Amino acid sequence: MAEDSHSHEHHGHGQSTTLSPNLRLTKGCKKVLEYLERSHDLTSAQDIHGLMRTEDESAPGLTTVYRSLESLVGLGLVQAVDLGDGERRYELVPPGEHHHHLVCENCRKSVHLDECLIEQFEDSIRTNYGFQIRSHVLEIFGVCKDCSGQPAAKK
Amino acid sequence: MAEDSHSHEHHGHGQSTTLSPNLRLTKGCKKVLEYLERSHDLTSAQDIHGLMRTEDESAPGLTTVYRSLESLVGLGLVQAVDLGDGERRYELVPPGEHHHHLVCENCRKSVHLDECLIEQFEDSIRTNYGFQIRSHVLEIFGVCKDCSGQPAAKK
DNA sequence: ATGTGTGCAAAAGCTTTGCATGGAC
DNA sequence: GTCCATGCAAAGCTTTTGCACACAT
Repeated sequence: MAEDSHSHEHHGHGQSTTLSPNLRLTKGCKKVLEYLERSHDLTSAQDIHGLMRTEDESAPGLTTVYRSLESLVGLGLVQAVDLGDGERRYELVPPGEHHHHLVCENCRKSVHLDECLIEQFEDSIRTNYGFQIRSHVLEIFGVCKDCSGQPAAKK
Repeated sequence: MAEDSHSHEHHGHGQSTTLSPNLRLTKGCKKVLEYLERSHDLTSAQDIHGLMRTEDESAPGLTTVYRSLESLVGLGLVQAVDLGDGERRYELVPPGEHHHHLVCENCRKSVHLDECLIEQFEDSIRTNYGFQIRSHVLEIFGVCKDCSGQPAAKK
């Protein structure tokens, strides 16, 4: 997802590794990053916090998780995804890239698409609508191959 | 958003009062529907309520607006759209159809696309991923022609 | 000492729910 | 009378913010 619009200007030095102008990799960020590296699936901030805490009592608090995710998104290392259920999910992505998901309504697992389906339309949309695309959100819901034929899960 | 958490997959098409269990066109629904017919743009529940109240002191309360929108979405008359800013928007659509938007990040206005860009990929996604699409979310953000001075070819 | 990352609690929004009322039949 | 849509207030949720403190330099 990419609706963004945050333009927070951090500056100065502190207990962190300077990575990019105005965006630092703090201790909390690193912990969250570590977690996401292992998780590699869409996870909400609350879940990240809860799961980190269960395996490490001293893991960052919820506030720090939120703030870390904000930084990581700003750095382009993490992608925020909104599935429309009121809970934002996050996922590690190759720096600056993004991808879209096939979200199974049965098992709730998600697979991501190899390629972005939207980029190819940028030119025609600019031509036909005079609209210059800056970002987009695309999430696809349905039934994955492992679940086809199976009864629907309760919600 | 156009599907999320709800599980009613049935479409009872009737008319006046009784349509389907839990799906009927109440007085509140009709008022909301009337409003949306005139509005014809993405509007949040809170806005619908506020605007209806300013022009009619006896307009339905916020709770009723929410409940009405839920019914209308279930009936396939209204589409819910999540722009990722924590506020769901609603819009009248031809029964059973849906469409996607070009949302201007400058003036916040939105135009909808003539055609769905995703349907054409359904077959290849089923073939390549074994995934059967049931619904999807697509919203595009950028700068509209009025805000960039760029001409648009059509419309 | 200075600057800032962190945690807790409180606040902020949007949305949902509980409960009592009133209207429709 | 029964059924149910409605409204108000309260609750529920995720996310953000205020503020004090701890830590790094």
